Amino acid sequence: MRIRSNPVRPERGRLAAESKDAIPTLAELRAARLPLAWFARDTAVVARALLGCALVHGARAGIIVETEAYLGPTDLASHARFGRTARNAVMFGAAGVSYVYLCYGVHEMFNIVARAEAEAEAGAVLVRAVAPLRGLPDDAAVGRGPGKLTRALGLSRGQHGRTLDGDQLFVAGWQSARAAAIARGPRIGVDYAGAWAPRPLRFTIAGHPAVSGRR
DNA sequence: CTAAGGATTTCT
DNA sequence: GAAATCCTTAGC
Repeated sequence: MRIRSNPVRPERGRLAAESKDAIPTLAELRAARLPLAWFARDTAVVARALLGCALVHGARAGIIVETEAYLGPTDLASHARFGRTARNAVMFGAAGVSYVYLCYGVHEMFNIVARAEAEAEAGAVLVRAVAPLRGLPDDAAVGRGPGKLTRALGLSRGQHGRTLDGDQLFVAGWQSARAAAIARGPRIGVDYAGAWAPRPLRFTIAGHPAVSGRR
């Protein structure tokens, strides 16, 4: 299997391997692991800050290039819009916990609970696309879209409700995306959400080949 | 363009 | 219970 090199230009290097455009080792990724407190901020801020970070599961990893913020009960596009239920309960809990659910009976969707304590009742960030970084085929298409990225990284509801501070499942602050490279716009697939549909809560690394839909 | 697919939520 | 709905994807 061929592995692609890191396709995202860093704003500032954090790892020695980065300057050589090399594939990071698992030890390097673990050393850059984000603490749970990192996710305890405004949900949209976290969604934006996740761009350029690495989502790591086992020996596989991808660079996050597309995210969406879903807020609390007032957000008519959010699963939290019906209040706390069995499925969305983790959205109302501690930040830095995974929220995984099945969509359209087919696709596993991977979210990370992220919310400032003072902000709102609930919140989570949907990871919608990753670029291959480690242990994945050298093909942007494998991580393009929320259902495809979970399949590529081996994520499913079996990983629901986990704190992202373990050795197997975590986010590495591998690098941050250049501010100028970040685009934002309306979230995908939420046309039913009335006034909340056009809110610019989707964040992408502009033009990146792994971004789904319009880049 | 549409069908698949299964869980979730709301409705009768 | 029944029915509609859904943060999508692959395949005509």
